[in-house]
Amino acid sequence: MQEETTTLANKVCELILKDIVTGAIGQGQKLNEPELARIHGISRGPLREAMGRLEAMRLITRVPNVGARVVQLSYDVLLEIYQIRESLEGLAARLAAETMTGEEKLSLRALLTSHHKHLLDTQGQSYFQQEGDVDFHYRIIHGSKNQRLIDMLAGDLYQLVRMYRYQFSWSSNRPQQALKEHDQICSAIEESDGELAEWLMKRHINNARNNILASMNHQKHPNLEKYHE
Amino acid sequence: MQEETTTLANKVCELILKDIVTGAIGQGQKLNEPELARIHGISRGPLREAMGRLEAMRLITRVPNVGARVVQLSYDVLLEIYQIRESLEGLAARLAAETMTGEEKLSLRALLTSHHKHLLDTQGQSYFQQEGDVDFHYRIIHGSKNQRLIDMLAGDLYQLVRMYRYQFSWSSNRPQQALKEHDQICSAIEESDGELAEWLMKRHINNARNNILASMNHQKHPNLEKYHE
DNA sequence: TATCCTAAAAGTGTTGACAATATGACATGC
DNA sequence: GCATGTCATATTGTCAACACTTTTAGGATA
Repeated sequence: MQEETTTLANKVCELILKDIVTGAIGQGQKLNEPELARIHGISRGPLREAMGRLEAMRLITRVPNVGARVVQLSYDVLLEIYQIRESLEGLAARLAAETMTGEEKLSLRALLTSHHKHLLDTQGQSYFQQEGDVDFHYRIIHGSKNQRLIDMLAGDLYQLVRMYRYQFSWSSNRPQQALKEHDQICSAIEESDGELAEWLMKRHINNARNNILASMNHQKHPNLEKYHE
Repeated sequence: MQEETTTLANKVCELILKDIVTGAIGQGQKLNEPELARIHGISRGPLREAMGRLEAMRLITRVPNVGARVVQLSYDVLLEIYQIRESLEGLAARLAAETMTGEEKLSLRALLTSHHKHLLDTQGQSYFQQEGDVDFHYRIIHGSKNQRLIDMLAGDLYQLVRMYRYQFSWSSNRPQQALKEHDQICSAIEESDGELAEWLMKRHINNARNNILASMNHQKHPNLEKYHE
């Protein structure tokens, strides 16, 4: 059994990451180094390293000699991210269709089946659906076998996507439609039809993007009250 | 005049970045913290921050309690990167065609004109051509106005691309063809034809990728002698 | 000679203190 | 009243020393 050798900076980074994603540390909030260090019971050295990684993920922004703040979420940035997701996950879907093993494909199908069951049970609901969606996309991303692509999507970009999910609390208001689209993508992958998988994935994400655009007009700036601490 | 307020970690990060990209610090080489700190006349604190950023760019890899090494370049990873570039720069070209200002378009055309002149003067040569190519793609990337996309491409991915250019010392052996493709892309952008610009850019990068594939068969593992220090 | 063990050396992770910079309150002049 | 300058405070940037882990070198044993 390989005991995960890790470092203080690593552990604290994950803790703060979770707090930022879930909103325990709100958007735009200042990160005070001595305070954060005291809270987590470490010194400022490792804490600053952790903050460096959060900055690299673009969850916080730092200004020299001034300090770090959690990013401000906005519809504009969210749309930017979905443009990128459309391109990159389209690519991932194509590669996945071309390189996924039979075992991986079976596992992906099993995941969809369980989603389908849960959707029937719960009348299409929220938290599971959200994380389930993340799971599905994760599988395909990793199925691409392109390590750089995996790092970009699953490592960095998805933390932001999850942050939006939590804090804009938009539960894909079309779960059955999304599941159907997942099903189509899965089928294309099963048939090793890379071109189709890519096209379906891009349309799937573009649909989600249009969904965001539509909700922008109804409900402007959902979390505006959380501007500053 | 705005004096750029910066930090030691920033400056040293750029210095080491240059050394890694150009090969002054070779592939796979170990980065010794006390030694590097002494060389740059700083303490290990800021140095470790700088190394954290290089790790985020994936120019070095770190193992807890063991240390950091410069990444090993390989054709496989290079091909992975070109797959990603094809997707993302295709997107960038489309967005650039849709959003670039008239001024930006004129400037882009001027850049190409100067490239054309230099190509005639020098019979299609190397260093300028390489950095010129980088310039052209930079312009389009920034023209996309998608900040996240800009950061991903220009901030991180291109450092690796430059590193490969230096160390595999492959000077696009088809400069006139590349320039022609640049010209086509530029025209599409000038006409605000996003769809065409995207398609041309993807084909352009795919051509470069095929070029790499071809040279793989002739010249295997160009810098293999630089394995370890 | 090869293998294992042990101890010294080197290197990384972490800490607390110091230096440099920014923030905010207050006073002063217009 | 408003802008500007000054000072105290808080916060960030940097450093040097300490603690722990890994690596290396040497010798003992088979």
